Amino acid sequence: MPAATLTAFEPRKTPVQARAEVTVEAICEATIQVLLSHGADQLTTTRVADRAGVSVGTLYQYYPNKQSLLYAVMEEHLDRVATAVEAACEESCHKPLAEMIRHVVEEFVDVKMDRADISVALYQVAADVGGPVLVKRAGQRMRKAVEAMLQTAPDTESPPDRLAIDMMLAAMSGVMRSMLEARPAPTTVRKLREQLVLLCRSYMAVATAQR
Amino acid sequence: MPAATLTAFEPRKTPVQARAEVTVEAICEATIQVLLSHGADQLTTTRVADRAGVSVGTLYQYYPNKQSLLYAVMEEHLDRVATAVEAACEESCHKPLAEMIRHVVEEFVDVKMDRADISVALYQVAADVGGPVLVKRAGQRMRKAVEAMLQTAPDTESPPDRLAIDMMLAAMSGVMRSMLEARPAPTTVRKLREQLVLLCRSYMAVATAQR
Amino acid sequence: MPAATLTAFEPRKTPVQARAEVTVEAICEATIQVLLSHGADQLTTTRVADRAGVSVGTLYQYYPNKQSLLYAVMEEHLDRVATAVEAACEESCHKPLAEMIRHVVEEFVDVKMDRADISVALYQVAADVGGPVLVKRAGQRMRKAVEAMLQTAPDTESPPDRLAIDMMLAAMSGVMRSMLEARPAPTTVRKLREQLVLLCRSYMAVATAQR
Amino acid sequence: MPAATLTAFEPRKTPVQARAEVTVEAICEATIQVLLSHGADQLTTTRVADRAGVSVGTLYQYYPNKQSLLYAVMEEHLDRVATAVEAACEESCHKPLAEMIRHVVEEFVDVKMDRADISVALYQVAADVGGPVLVKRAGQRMRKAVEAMLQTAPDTESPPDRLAIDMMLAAMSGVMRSMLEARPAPTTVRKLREQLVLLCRSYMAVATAQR
DNA sequence: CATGAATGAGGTTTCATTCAT
DNA sequence: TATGAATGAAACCTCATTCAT
Repeated sequence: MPAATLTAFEPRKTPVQARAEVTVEAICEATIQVLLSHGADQLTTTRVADRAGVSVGTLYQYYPNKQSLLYAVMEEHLDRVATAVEAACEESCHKPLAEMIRHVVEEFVDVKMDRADISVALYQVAADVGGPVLVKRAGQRMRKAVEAMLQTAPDTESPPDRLAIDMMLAAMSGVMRSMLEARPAPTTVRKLREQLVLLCRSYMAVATAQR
Repeated sequence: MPAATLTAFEPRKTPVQARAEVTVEAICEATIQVLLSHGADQLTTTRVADRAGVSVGTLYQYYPNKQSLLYAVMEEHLDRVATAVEAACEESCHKPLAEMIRHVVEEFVDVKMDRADISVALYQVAADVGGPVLVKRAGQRMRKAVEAMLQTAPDTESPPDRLAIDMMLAAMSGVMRSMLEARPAPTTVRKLREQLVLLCRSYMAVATAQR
Repeated sequence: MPAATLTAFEPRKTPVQARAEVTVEAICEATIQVLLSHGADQLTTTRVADRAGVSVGTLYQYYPNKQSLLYAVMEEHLDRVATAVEAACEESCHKPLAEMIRHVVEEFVDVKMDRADISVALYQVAADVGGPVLVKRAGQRMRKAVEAMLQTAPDTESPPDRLAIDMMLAAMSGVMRSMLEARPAPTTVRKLREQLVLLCRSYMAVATAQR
Repeated sequence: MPAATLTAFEPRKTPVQARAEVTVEAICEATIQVLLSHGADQLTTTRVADRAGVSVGTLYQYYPNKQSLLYAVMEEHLDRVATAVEAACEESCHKPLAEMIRHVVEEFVDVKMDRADISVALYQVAADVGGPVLVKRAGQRMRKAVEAMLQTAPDTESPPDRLAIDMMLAAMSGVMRSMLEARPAPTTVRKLREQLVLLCRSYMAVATAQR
C-alpha cells in the first residue's frame, strides 16, 4: 500500500454557514447508513449523496475524494471514543485501582455501544488506507491517559508498564468487536461489560504484582 | 447487506490433474501476496492471475468470482488456526488449568505468527460478505474445544461458562490483531505471548472462582 | 430461458435537461445503425456509444443494460406500427370491406417501409428475451383494431373471427419480412403491396363467407 | 455484416465410423436443446458439448467453429422442409389446383410441426450470418417446385407468376412462425392448417384469374 | 453554491478456441 | 481420437470525479 500523504484525506473546507454544517452532518450520517445497508464495496459517492439528499457535486464541495469521507467519519468516531476514555481516566485519578478499571471499561463499552451502528460500520473500512494510522493514534491517546491515571492509584506501588496497558486495551478492543458483531441484547451487554471489568481488573492485578 | 447465498463462494471444481493442483495453490498464494503488496481495494483478479503466472481465464476455472477467491483463502487460514487450537486442547486434557491455558495460548499465537502475512492480509477482507460467518464458525470450534478441555481440568471444580470462554477468545483475538499490525520483533512476540498467557490465566481463575 | 423480469429492461431515467434528450435520441439511432452495419452479435455497448458520439458511461445513464437498449428501440418501432394500423382502422370504419382492407394493408406496408432500416435491423433481435412479448403485444393491439373495424363493415353480415384476423396479420407479417429482406425497388414494393391487398381481401372474403 | 466466405461454415469432416456418426448426431441434438433451454446468447460450445456428453475438443473435431454448428443444424432443417415440399409438389402434379394447394400446405405445416422444437429454436439464430442465405436458398427450391407443379394443373390456363408464388410462400412462413411461437394445441393446429389452406387457395384463385 | 450529465479508465467475467497429454 | 486445462481478447458495466449550467 503506497503510503499516499495523509493530508490528502483532510476535508476540503470547514463549513462556515449553518446550512453547510447541516449538509456535512447529513453526508457523514449517510455514509454510515450506506455502509450498514450496502457494505463497504457497494458504498459509492453517488449513493451516499443520494441518501444524504444532496447531489454528488455538493458532496465533493466538502470532501476532495471518497477516502476523505471515510477518513473523516472514522476520525470523528475514534476521537469520540478516545476523548471519552480520557475523560474517564481523569475523573478516576486517585481512586482505588478497581474503581479506576471499572470506570474506564464501562465508559469504553458505553461510548462504543452508544453508536454501535458506527462502530460496526467502520470495521469494514478500518483496514483501508489511513485506517490503521488513525486507530493507532487513538490507541496511543488512550494508553497515555490510562498510564497517567494509574500513576495516581493510591493502592498500587508500581503500576503496570506500557506493554501491559497496551495488552489490556487490545483485549478490550477484541472483546468489544466480538460483542458488536454479535448484536447482543442490552442485558447481555451489561453482563459482558461486567465480565470485561473482571478481565481487566484481574490482569491489571497480575501485571502490577509482577514488577 | 442481503446475505447472498454462501454457496456462491464455493470453489468451482477440484483439480484432478497434477498440474492443476499446482495452479490452484499458486493462485491462493498469489492472492495473499497481492493483498499484502497492494491492499484489498487494489486486489484485482487480473493482478492475482498475473502474480500466479496464469491467465485470468484459468483463475476463473477454479473460482467462480473474486469473492470466492478471498473466501477460500480465509477459510483455509481459519481452519488451520481452529485445528491447531483443537489439537492443543486435546493434548492438554487432564493437565492443570495453568498448563492448559499456556499451551492453548502459545499454540494460538504461534500458529498465527507462523503465517503472520496471511493473518495480516486477511484483516483487510474479514469484513466482506462471508468473512464474519467464517470467523464465527472458527470461533465456535475453538470455544467448543476449550470448553471440553476445561471440563477435564483436575484443579477446577466448576469450569468457566461459555460466556467467559468467549470473552477470553475475543480478548486473545484482539491482542493478536494488535500484535500482528505492529509487526513486532521476535523477542517482543515472546514477551507479549507470555503476557497473554498471564491475562488468560488470571481471567480464567476469576471466572472459575465466580461460580 | 428463465423469463427474467421484464422490468429489467425499463429505461433508467428520463432525461430532464435539453441536451440529455438529444443524447438519448442519438443513442437509439446509433443502435439501429450499428445493428445494420455490424449485425446483432457484433453490437456492443461501446460501439453504440461511439457511433452516438458519447461515452459508454453516458449510455448506461439511460439504459441499465444492453438488452434494455434493444428493447427500447423495438418497443418504439412496434408502437409506431401498431399506432399506424389502429389509426387506419379507425379511419376506415363503416367503409366497404374491400376499401378497409386496402387502407389497412397499405398503411401497414408504408409504415414498415418508411423505416425499412429499423424493421430489418430488428429482425435480428426479435428473438431475444423480451422480443416475443413485445411482438405479441403489438399483434394484439392490431388484432383488436382490425376486429373493431370489421364490425362496422356495411357489406358484411358476419365478420371474420379472431383466428382469421390473426391469420391475416401473420400472413401480412410474413410477406412484409420477406419483402424487407429482399430490399426491393420502389416499383416492386408497390406491386407487392397490391398483391398483399389482394391476398388479404380474398382471404377475408372467404373467411366471411364461411360463417 | 461482412459476408465471410460461407465455406467457413462447412462441417470439418464427414464421420466415417459408426461411433462418430452417433457423436455428430448427439451434438446437433444438443445444440437444439441448448438453444431451447438457454437461448441463443447463452449457447456456448462447452454447454453444447456437455449436453451432448462429449468434450469440447471432440466438438471441434467435427465443426471448425460455433457458427458452423448452427449453420449445419439450420441447413439440415431447411433441407428437410424444402425436400418435403418438393415431394408434395411432385405427388400433386396434374391434380386439380385446390388439391395441389391442400397437399402442399398440409405437408409444409406438418413437416414444421413435426420438429416444432427445432423450428422455434432456429428462429433465434436465423438472422445470424449465413441464416438469410440458407433461408433464401430453401425458399427458391420451394418456389421452383410449386411453380413446376402449378404448370401441370389441369384446371388452370395461366398459372400464377413467380411473384404470386413467393407471396404465398411468404404468407405461409409468416403464419407458420406465428403458430409455432404460440405453441398451440393439436386441435388448434389442425384448424389453423385448414385456414391456411383456405388462404392460399383463395389467393391462388385470385392470382390465376388476374392474368 | 448546487446540480447532475458526462466521462472513461479499469474492473470483473465469459467463452471460442487450442494443444499437450 | 478424446480430453479438458489453459488462454486471452473482448465484452459488459461501474463509479470516482469534473464542469458547464
